[in-house]
This record gives sequence, C-alpha cells and structure tokens, in this order.
Amino acid sequence: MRLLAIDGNSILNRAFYGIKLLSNKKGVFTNAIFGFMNIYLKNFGDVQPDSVAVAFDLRSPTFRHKAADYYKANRKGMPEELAQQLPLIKELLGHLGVTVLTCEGYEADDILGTLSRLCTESGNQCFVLTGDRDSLQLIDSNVTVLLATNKETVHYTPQRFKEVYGFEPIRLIDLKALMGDSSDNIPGVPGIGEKTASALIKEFGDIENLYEKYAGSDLTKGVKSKLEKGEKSARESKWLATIVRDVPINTDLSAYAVGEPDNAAVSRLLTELEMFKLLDKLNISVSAAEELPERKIAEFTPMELTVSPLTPEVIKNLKNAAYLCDGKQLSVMEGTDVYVTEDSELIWQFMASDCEKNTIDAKLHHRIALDNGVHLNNLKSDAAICGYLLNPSASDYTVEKLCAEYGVHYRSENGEFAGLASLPDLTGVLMAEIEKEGMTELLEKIEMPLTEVLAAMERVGVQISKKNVRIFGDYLSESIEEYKGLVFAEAGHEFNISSPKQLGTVLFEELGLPAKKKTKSGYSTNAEVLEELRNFAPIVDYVLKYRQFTKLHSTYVIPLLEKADEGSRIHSSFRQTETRTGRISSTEPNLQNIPVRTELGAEMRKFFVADAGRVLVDADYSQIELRVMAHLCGDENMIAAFTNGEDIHTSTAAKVFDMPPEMVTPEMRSAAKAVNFGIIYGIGAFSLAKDIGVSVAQAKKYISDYFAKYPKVKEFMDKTVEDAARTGYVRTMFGRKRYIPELSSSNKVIQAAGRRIAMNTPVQGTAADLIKIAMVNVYRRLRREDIKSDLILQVHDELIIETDERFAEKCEQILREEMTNACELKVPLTVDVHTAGDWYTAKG
DNA sequence: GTGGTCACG
DNA sequence: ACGTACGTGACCACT
Repeated sequence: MRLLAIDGNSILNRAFYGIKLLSNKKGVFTNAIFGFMNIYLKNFGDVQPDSVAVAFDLRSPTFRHKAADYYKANRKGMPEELAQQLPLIKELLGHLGVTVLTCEGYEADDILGTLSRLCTESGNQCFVLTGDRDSLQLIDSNVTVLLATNKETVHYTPQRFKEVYGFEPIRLIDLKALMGDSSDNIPGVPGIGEKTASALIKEFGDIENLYEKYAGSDLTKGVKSKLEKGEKSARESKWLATIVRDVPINTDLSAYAVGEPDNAAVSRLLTELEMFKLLDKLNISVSAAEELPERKIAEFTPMELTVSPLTPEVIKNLKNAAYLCDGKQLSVMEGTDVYVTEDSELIWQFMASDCEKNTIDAKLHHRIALDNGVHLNNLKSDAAICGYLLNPSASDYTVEKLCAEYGVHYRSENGEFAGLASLPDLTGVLMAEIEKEGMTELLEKIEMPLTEVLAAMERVGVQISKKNVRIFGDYLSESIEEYKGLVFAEAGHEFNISSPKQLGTVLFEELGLPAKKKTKSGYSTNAEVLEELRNFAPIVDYVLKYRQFTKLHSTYVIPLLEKADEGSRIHSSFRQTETRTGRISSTEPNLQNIPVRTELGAEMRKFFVADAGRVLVDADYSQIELRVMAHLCGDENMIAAFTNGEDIHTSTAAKVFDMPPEMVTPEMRSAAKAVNFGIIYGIGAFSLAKDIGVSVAQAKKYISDYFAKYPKVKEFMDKTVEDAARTGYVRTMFGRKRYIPELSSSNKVIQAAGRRIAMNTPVQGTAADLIKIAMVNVYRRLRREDIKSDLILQVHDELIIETDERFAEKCEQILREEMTNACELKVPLTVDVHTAGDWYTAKG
C-alpha cells in the first residue's frame, strides 16, 4: 500500500505566500487553496497512492506540549487572509474523499511522524509531502519525503538525504539540537552554526555520543567551551526538534483509503470560490452541483424540449425567444419549443423579425446581420454583458459559469441544447439582478446598443498603406542590423540583446556599469534604468535604439501587414466585457496602442489612411477625466477653471504655486500636470516625486497644497474610499459597478492599491460611459441622416470616422455635437476635431 | 505559463 | 521594513 501523508499547514502556507492574493468577487480569499490543490494534484499524480491523509495543526495546549507552546508563543499568528482559507480547504478535501487528520495538542508533523512509523512497521510505503525540512528526519527505507519548494518538489530518499547532508536522516534532530532554529524557537548551542554543527554530527553521530567524547577529542578550545556551556540547551533542543511519533490516531492504515468524491459538493464549493480551472482539472463539471440537487429539487423541474426545424411560419409567431447562433447554425427557444436551422435565409429572417430576443454574444450576431444586409431587431439582452455589468472582474462570461454563479440550474440534461435551454432562466435572473442594482438603463441605453456599434466598427476596419508600412519596416530592419552590430562591437561578442538576462550580464557584469538591482530574476534593464546610464557607455544608447526599432518592427509593422485583408483593411476586435473600469479593449491587433509619443513611433500613424476619395475625421475629448473629476466632486475652483476655458495645468500651477497664471513657467506647468495625473490615479507622494524628479517631501507639499486649493477633490476621494470600504464596491456616474476586494486585505500595500482603485475607477469609468454614449449617438445619427460614413476607431477618449470627403464637415459637426452633449455635466465637455487623409495628420 | 519590457489613454 | 499611480495588450525569453 502507498500512503501519501501531507502536512496541510506547511503546504497551505507555502501556497499562500507563493501565490499572489486571489479572491472571489465577494472577497473570500482563495490563493492558498488554489496553490495547495495544484501541489496536491501534482504529487498525487506522481505518487499514485491508494491512501491519503492530510494533517493539520490543532493548537490547544496539553501538558505534554506546554514547553513547545511556550517556545512557539512568539510566532506570528497567521494572517486573516490565510486563516479564512483553512476551513475551506478542509471542507474541500473532505468532499474529495480525502481524510483530514487533526489531533488535539499535536501538530501536523507529529501526525505525519506517526503515520510514517505505522507504514514502516507494517512494511508499507509512505510519502510525506511537506514544505518543512524538519520532516526529513522521518526518512527511512519505507518513508520518502517530498519536499515542496517554491519551484519544484524534491524527493528525498535515504540515499538522496545522505548525498546532500552527509549523515543519516534521523541525525537531523541532533543537528538542530546544536545549531538551533529561530523559526521554531529552538535555542540550540549558542555560537554553533550550521557548518560546525554539521561537522560535529558527521564526526560523532548523535549528541549523546558527542557529549560523551568531545572533551577528549581534537576540537578547538572555543568549540569545546561552547558545547560545555550549551549542554543543557542542546539536550532540551533535541527534545524540541524531535517529531512525535505516537499520536493517538487511527492506526488502521486502511482507514485512509481515498473515498468516492462528492462531486456535487465539490462543484458547489469551487463554484462559490470561482475556481473553475480547478474544477476542470478535477474533471468535474460546473453543473455537477445540480446533478444531485438538494433544495433545488423543488424549484427545478426537468424540461422536455420539443425540437423542430425553424420555418418562416414559426418566425412570424415568435414573441419572446432565447437564441444562440454561431454563424452557421441558429437555435431558437420559446417556452419548451426549440427550433433549429442551418438555412442562412432563415437565420437572417429570424434576426430581422419583431420577436424579442435574448442571447449571449450579441456583437457576433450583429456582425452576421450586417454582413448580410439585415438588421438584428429587438434585441433585449446579452447574458455575457449582463454578467459583466454585475461583476466586471470575472475572467469570462459563459452560460455555464453564469448559471453556476447566479444559482440557475444549468440544464445539462438537455445535451446539445443545455446552453440554450438554460438561457431563458439565466437571462431572467441576470435582468432581475441588473434591475435591483439600478443598472437597467446602463444596459439598455448604453451597452446593448453599443454591441451593434462595435460590430460595425470591426466589420468596416481601418485601412493601412501596406506599401508604406513595408518601406518603414525595411528601414527598421536595416537599423536593427546596424545597431545590433554596434552593440556587439561594444560588448566584444554576440548575444541576444532582447534577453533582459543576457543584456544584464553584459552591461552590469562584463562592462561593469553601475547596476540598480531591481527585478526578481536579476538586473533591471528597462528604459528608465538605461536612460540614467546613457553617459557611462555608448552601448547603452545603442541598446535603447535597438529596443525602439525592434519594438516597432515586431509589435506593429509585422502584425499589421499580417492582419490586413485583401483591401488592406485591419479588423481589430473590440471587447466589451474585458476591462474592470468599463473601457473597451482592442485586440488582434490592438489598435488602441499605436505609437504617438515619440517622433519615430508616430510615423506609424501616417500609414493609417482613408480609402480613395475619403478622409479621416478625428475627435478627441480634452481632459475628459479631470472634467469628470470636477463634476463628481463639485469643486468650485476646478469647475471655474474649466468653465472659463482655462488651460487646466497652468491654472493648477497658478493655484498651487500661488501666483498669476501668466507667471507660470513651463516647468511649473509640467509639475502641475503630473499632479493632475496623480489625482486621477489616486495620488502617492513617492511616485509623484519619481515622476517629476523632486524629493518626496517636496511632492508631499505639492499634494497638500493641491488639496488646499481644491478641497472638494480631497473630500470626494476620502468619501469614495470610505464608501467603498464599507460596501465593497464603487460606481460610476451611470451606475457601473466594480467590487474592490483589495480593500479588505490586511496587507497594507494591497489595501493602498485598493484605495487608489476606488479613487480612479469612478473617474476612468465615467469617462468610459460618456464616450460609449457618444459612440451610440454618433452611430445612430450617421445611419439616420444616411451619410456615407463609418465610425472605425475608439481610443478611450478619441473617435475616428472615415467618410466621403463631401461629408467631412458634417461628420466633424456630428462628432463634436454628440461627444460634447453625451451628458450635461457641471463643466463643459470640449472636443478637438481634425480632418485629414491619415491618422497622423488628423490627430492635429 | 510567467516575467520583463513597452506601446497607448 | 516594504513597495510605490489607474486601465489595457503584445512580444520576447525562459521555465
């Protein structure tokens, strides 16, 4: 028989500190559970045991352990984030059919000691999984210790142990008796460290033999005297270091055989914890919780579906339906009737029908409709978008996961129609939640209409000049080769300049440049660091140039050429359920990070062009986030500055430095600009100081002066954080919600990050809401007024229309009006608009 | 898959 | 004593 005996506390600890803090949306922390299960599953697979026991500490002092408890008294208690995961992992293991062992007055390693002894005595194999080296003392011919480190698990057999330590495993307790262990509060012999202790053990074996013979040996006087003074402590330490091996637990090893897992319970728990990946790994479906329903049985009645082909007659009679469509196949459900078709004519007919529709992935369906010249009519809901509004921090939004999360029975009994059959119930629950949360208008007036706008933008795409991109790419390739040569010449040999590791070695070891050690895995070589080293050696400049050229080549030139269609148009994907603030994101390729800040990079924008006879009309909001801040906090000074059309950074500088605006120097304006950015991000003196190159004290003064001049900004931020800490979330002006579990962390750094998130999200999110409103209105107007123009891009505060030249002015007007009037705030929203044949020029 | 780096608002 | 501004996506090296 093979027994896997696990030190639950030790592994859980390792997992907790080795993995960044994770939590579900309710703020229940899960990282230790996640890490524990990964280690567990990995080792379970490796060992293939018949039996498993996981031991946990149970601290309640008995007479026998009084001394140990005394010594351990100054150990730090576990942080709340870890403590709350302890009962959960025990529950999970129980559901998985694994024995959880505790014993009053004993620690986990004592239980492991006992289990391993039982195995040895009965001739069975024992594998002790732990992160604690102390347990290596348990190794014998039947007992292997699997020592989990941050990277891997090392298997310690007696041979392996001897290779590493040079003595028998059991002598580990003698080693500790001499060298002590501060983390376990084992004193050892003062003055004797690892080196000496190890040598002594190799020479004398155990400490009993050592104390019998050391006086007559050839040890130095110093060591002898230390041993003499420390004898009592050494003997006591040995007792403390010895793992107990007779804990009163069930000695019948067959009792630890792995039982049948309770899939329903595991599924319920892991769903609650939002650990879907783990569920997947365990080969348990999210819906397993429903396979053996408990109280759900009353609410849930199995649904007999009647499946038939979709016909024009059916479409005419549909009133309110759920449907799914992947482009080839359409399945529609109303009541218990399901209609399917692969006939594209019927698909379009259904889309154009008056029937109220509920689905998931509306953007795709709009795209299908647009591609075929029909309009997707009367669309009421998209479950993914509802899920996103209810919690924008989830990783994805599938019908199955949403059902699990919102307590809807996932109708897996309906096989291929499980998703469709579940959708009506799911939609009902999601819409009710949205209503309860006051986000119905956000859904119906902004997000749902936006699905069509994004589909249209993706469909039209953005044209590039392939020829000019290629020319630019060739120039970059040449430059890359040139600078590569220069770098290699300076280094004296070839290496991979793109490898931060190799580059670090060359710069900081071979060339001896002053290193600011930073990253976990070595020297930091980022632009900020290299910038400071520019004057030390010419190679630095060459590396920076190399980086700039390769970045442009591999991130922009190559992908753009690859992704352009026959008409040289790029069709990016705009994602609506991706960001936690409500912004949309752009992928494959990302058109929201095309270079602009450097001259060379901005060249790229010259290759984004309008088609023949057309132009690009570009409109961007001026300082939208600061304006939103002014509105949200209602600060009179800030509102006045915007209302009077002042340059906000100059005006801020004038206020903070207490002088008339005309006296403000460019340096002062730039400092004020950094402060304004800081305000939006949730200000910190350290980062502000770094950003503008002043002392932290100076930065602190800027901030306090700022808050003195704009008192309501401070009030707003304090109140926002306070509310968020109380309720667990923040909202934008239009009701968009974001949970902030970071605020309930006991880790100060994480909590501070939570406060900044709380301050930033309402501002960034409201700005996102505003431009979404503008997009919907611009799109509608272009269609209503039947202007041959297309909205083609959104870059957070910027919209671009491609239009026939003759409509350019009309489009300028539409963009200006719809963006300005997206919503009436306490400050005006102003927009800069330009028209040109390419993006570079149209940006103004 | 993760970390480092860097492009954008 | 520690880490250090908000929100993204893509590429490369390396494990």
